[in-house]
Amino acid sequence: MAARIDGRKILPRAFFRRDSRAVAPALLNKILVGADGRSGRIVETEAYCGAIDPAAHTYRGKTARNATMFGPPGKMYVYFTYGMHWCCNTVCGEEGEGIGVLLRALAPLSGLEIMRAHRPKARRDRELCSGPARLTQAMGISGVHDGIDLVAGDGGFCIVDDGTPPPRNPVASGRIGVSRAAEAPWRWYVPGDTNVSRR
DNA sequence: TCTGCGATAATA
DNA sequence: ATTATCGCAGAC
Repeated sequence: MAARIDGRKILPRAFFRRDSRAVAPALLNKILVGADGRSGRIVETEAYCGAIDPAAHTYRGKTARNATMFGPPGKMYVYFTYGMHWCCNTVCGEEGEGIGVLLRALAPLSGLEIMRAHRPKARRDRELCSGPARLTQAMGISGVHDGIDLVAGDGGFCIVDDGTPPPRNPVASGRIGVSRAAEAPWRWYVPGDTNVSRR
């Protein structure tokens, strides 16, 4: 029996144990849930594909920074970038593959007041979680969360399915902010959603 | 609303 | 030197 919270099913490890290019579109419309009531629907994702992907952190093999990506699927890989931002991924595939999905945008669902307290710069609700570093700020994710288990949910975060299917017509496009393999259409988003980071 | 650019530091 | 970004300033 799958674990549930509030009648919503926590995504099982098998959901993540496959190619990141399959997981990324499947994560659209799932819900990232935090421990303190904050939650948001995932509306934009990007797949990173390890040894075959020059844009992936894991392209050149295991290091201290990317070690979590080489661990079991269903864990959260959190990294620091541009000298000031945190971004979070779900680890995918088999242990040792080094593949995962970057969470790029959420549609805020609950705990908006707490999100606002963490993102005073946001003037509108759609500026709360519309970007990979914005959503970590709003949800309270940082380096201390690197390696937590999203399936066990014991690290304060999990991803649940409330029955909303992924969009029938997800948009695939090139990934944002990458210089190598920029043409690979491994970014997916929910068409028309105002929380997507770029139009 | 759109575009260009500076901040800021770990990684390789 | 580069980077899986954000937010400000200035133009329109």
